[in-house]
Amino acid sequence: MNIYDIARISGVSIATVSRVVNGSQKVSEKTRQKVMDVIKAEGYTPNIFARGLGLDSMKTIGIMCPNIADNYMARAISHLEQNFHEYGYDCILGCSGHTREAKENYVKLLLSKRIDALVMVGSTYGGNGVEEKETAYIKNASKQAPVFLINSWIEGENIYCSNADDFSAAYEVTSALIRRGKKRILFLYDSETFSAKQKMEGYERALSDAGYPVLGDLKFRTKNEIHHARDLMLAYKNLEFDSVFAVEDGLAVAALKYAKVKGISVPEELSVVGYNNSPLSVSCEPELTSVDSRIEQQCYIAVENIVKVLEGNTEVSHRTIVPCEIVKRCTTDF
Amino acid sequence: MNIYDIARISGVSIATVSRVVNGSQKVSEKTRQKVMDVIKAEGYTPNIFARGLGLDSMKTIGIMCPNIADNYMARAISHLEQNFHEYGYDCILGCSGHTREAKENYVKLLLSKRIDALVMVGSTYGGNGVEEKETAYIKNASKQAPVFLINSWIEGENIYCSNADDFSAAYEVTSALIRRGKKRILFLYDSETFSAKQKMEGYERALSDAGYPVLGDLKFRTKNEIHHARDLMLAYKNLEFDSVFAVEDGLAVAALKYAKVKGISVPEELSVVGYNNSPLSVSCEPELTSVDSRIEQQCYIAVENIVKVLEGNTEVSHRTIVPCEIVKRCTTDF
DNA sequence: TTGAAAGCGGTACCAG
DNA sequence: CTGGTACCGCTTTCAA
Repeated sequence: MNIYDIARISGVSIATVSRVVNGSQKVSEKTRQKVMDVIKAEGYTPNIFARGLGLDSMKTIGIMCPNIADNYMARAISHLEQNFHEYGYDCILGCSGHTREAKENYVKLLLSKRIDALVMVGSTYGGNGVEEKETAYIKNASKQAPVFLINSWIEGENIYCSNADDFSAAYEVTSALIRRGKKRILFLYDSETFSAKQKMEGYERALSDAGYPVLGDLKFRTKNEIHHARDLMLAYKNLEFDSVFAVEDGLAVAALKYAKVKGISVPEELSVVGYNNSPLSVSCEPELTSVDSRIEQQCYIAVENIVKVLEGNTEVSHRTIVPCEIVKRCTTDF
Repeated sequence: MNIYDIARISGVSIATVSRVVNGSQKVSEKTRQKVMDVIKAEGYTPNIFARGLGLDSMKTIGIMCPNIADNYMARAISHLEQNFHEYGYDCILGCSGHTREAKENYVKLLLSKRIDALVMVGSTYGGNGVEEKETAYIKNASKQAPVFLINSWIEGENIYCSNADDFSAAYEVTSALIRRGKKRILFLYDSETFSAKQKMEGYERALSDAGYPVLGDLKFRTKNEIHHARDLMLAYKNLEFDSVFAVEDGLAVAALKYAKVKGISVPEELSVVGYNNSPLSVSCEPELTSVDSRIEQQCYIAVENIVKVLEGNTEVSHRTIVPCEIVKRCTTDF
């Protein structure tokens, strides 16, 4: 059942059917009704490929993230999908992992699908301090379709970003711990992504501003896997700290598990702060104080902006910084 | 840059370019090389819409789930995407929620995108005991594209399913608790989906087989949200139980939180078993014994089977039942 | 307000 | 092995 069939049955031309389908004003009410009835009766749906061929668009957004099994990414994609759906866009998904090559291939693939725009979720896609050539493929992609980065940051004509203010959040958390008399704040991290770096800088700045030294042995890097991280911490005999600031909730929970093994009481002897306000933070015991990076709001901004750009609006801000919120629970005494 | 340009530049016909692009054997090595060079030099990519128009396929799989922010779904989608990607298929995602209307609309939408197949993840899409008319839209969809249900079950010519053996898992867990002397096993659930029903039936059967009564006041339904569930349990003054079997890890964690408030020790006074083996189960304290429904394997089966069907293979099993695994941790003494 | 016809960029059949 | 050409189904311009 195609447009020709509908035209034949309703006794009009395919041009008219096309106009009816696309809600053109230049059709008499009578004709419209007649055609509509036939369309309903026959259950006709326009062929999306043919339409795509003509319009060079299928109203589809490409979404990339390193790993959708991660709660943070999953929440982001959930919001993106929902918001785009309301604007009539569909989402095609790509989980790229963290290697440059895979990321590059995925971008190429999505682009070859003639997506209307590309959204990349996660701080693995670039930011301050990342080498130019590492992100060249993204700049390249932006020549073919607008690119929106969530929690990454690259400057470019057709590139838009929304970033959590991780620096400030880390600064605040660290300062709060200092105000509570903490002397040795362990910085737990699992990668050197843009956002991890921002957090580390906030942490360092807060220490400096308080006149504290930035100690290398207080920066602890490990995989974001609870048992693995806990065991690695336990293996380091000389690890001494009175508080923990982790760049991921999973790492913070690992610190909690570490405390449990060591018989250290939280928050009395040890304060712990996590990041992302994930379900983990209310599952653990005691429940975790965690920074919420407002992923929902970031996704909202992303969709609004992308849609504006696709509508030809040129007054879209290339970077939006969203403040974080510190959700206080039981692992801190502030 | 289209196929005509490439043909002109390489001095051949578009038919030959098409053959080269599609790896046809009937091209001389010399011609192939010549054309390939031009393609490389010009950075030509075939227009996917035009190709789709001709072949009526874009090698795209539609994936639906109620909510991708849920860890179980996210893991499923992650595996599906990865496996399909290896076969050269892309995934377009739809988060449908749980209402019939939304689910139906999403199916319609995905179908209108001419997806090659539809994969539906979750037990919300139908199974034993669900009314025919509730799943009619899925049977209908299967006329247009093969449908694969993960953890739902509907019989139909073009419908394929993989199901966790939730009944047996629930039976085993309940029996194990009984063997440990538990007399009042609380069944915590949050919905009446197919899988929840299977679990409940396994629970009931184990009780009956052990000569225990199936008590209505030992079935507790609440939203799958840790604090909400905990508070609801606390609000019921006469709730008495010595063990908990929850259909979701979140609910099991809620039970742990309940025990914490009540000062009940786990597992000494109370045994708790969750479901899905999610990150929650290792985040909580003590760590949760949980049923792993092998989502990874189910997704693997789904992809293998779908690909077979799409290749015209007709000997594909319409239903595969995957055994679960009980992952023993600290909230039980078995 | 309507229709005829020219694309859009491929695929695949049929000749040669 | 290669080229010519008829589709695929829709959008849009141009005339009427």
